[in-house]
Amino acid sequence: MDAQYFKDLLHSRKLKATGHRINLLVLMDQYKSAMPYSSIQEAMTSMDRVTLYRTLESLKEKGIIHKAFQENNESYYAICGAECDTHDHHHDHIHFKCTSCETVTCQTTTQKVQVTLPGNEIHKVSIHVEGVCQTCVAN
Amino acid sequence: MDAQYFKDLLHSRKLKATGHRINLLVLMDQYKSAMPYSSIQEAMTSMDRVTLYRTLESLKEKGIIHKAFQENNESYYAICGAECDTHDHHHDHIHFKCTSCETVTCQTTTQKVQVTLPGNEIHKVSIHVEGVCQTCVAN
DNA sequence: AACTTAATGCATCATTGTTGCATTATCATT
DNA sequence: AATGATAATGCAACAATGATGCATTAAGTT
Ligand SMILES: [Mn+2]
Ligand SMILES: [Mn+2]
Ligand SMILES: [Zn+2]
Ligand SMILES: [Zn+2]
Repeated sequence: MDAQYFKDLLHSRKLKATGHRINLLVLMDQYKSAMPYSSIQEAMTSMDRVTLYRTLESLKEKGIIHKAFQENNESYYAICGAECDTHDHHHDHIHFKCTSCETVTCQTTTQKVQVTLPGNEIHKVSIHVEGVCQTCVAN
Repeated sequence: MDAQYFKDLLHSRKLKATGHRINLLVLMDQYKSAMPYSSIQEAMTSMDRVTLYRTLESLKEKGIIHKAFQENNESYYAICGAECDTHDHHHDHIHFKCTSCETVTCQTTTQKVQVTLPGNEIHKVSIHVEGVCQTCVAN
């Protein structure tokens, strides 16, 4: 996924393909795991803090990125999969945080987690898992 | 659960039973559902903001209350069940947020939600559900 | 009643979220 | 390629919450 890919993606979502947006998306893509807000900010010092805020908002709005909330209220951002678009975010995946390396990853599971709460209408289920990741377990 | 109950509870956890702490716990107890931080602050204007912050921290530390994080980074606080103590928080319950009345409730489910992530060590699973609560569905 | 120590209040700073407004850059149209 | 419409940006400004240091006060013990 290079700059041109994101440029086209932005256009397809009716967003202008500005340098900032492309830089941000390339950065997030290279980061591999979900990127903590603080790291994004450190890496994007060229753009104003408010612009970064609004950029993240609009990319989220258009289904290009999504936010993974963590305990202690830290926000992580990750690029959405192909199933997300302007109208719908589809995130039935799990967010896993390694307490050793602090990495947050999006985990697509084969098994479907079933939650029922009798009497209540369920619209959205988000699952946060904490533990030690494969890499850290090995060390 | 009256003031005396909380006074004893605080003592049993090696915390001084101050007026602020007892007031806070009685308040949270009467609130029934998990209480949003903003509401707690509004109700506890008699105590300094920093003291409230430190009070919530120490009550959490000692297993008397717990924090329910929500998307958009709002924090809700609820009194722990009998299973929590100074050394362990046991929260394998679900936090359900009604998008209609904004209420967050702790839901103890009979069914055990099973999550497996091959290769990773799982220490903690927290499940956040959004939807419409029983009361709001009826209206 | 006196003492010890935790708890509190106040000052202060940091981070993140959020809005308004003037300026600039992107993109479509000529 | 120049022009114009409009989205995107930068800057100022304010709010909410988290967090620490230090002097004062209150709780619990003797
Ligand atoms: Mn994700
Ligand atoms: Mn709970
Ligand atoms: Zn790890
Ligand atoms: Zn409701």
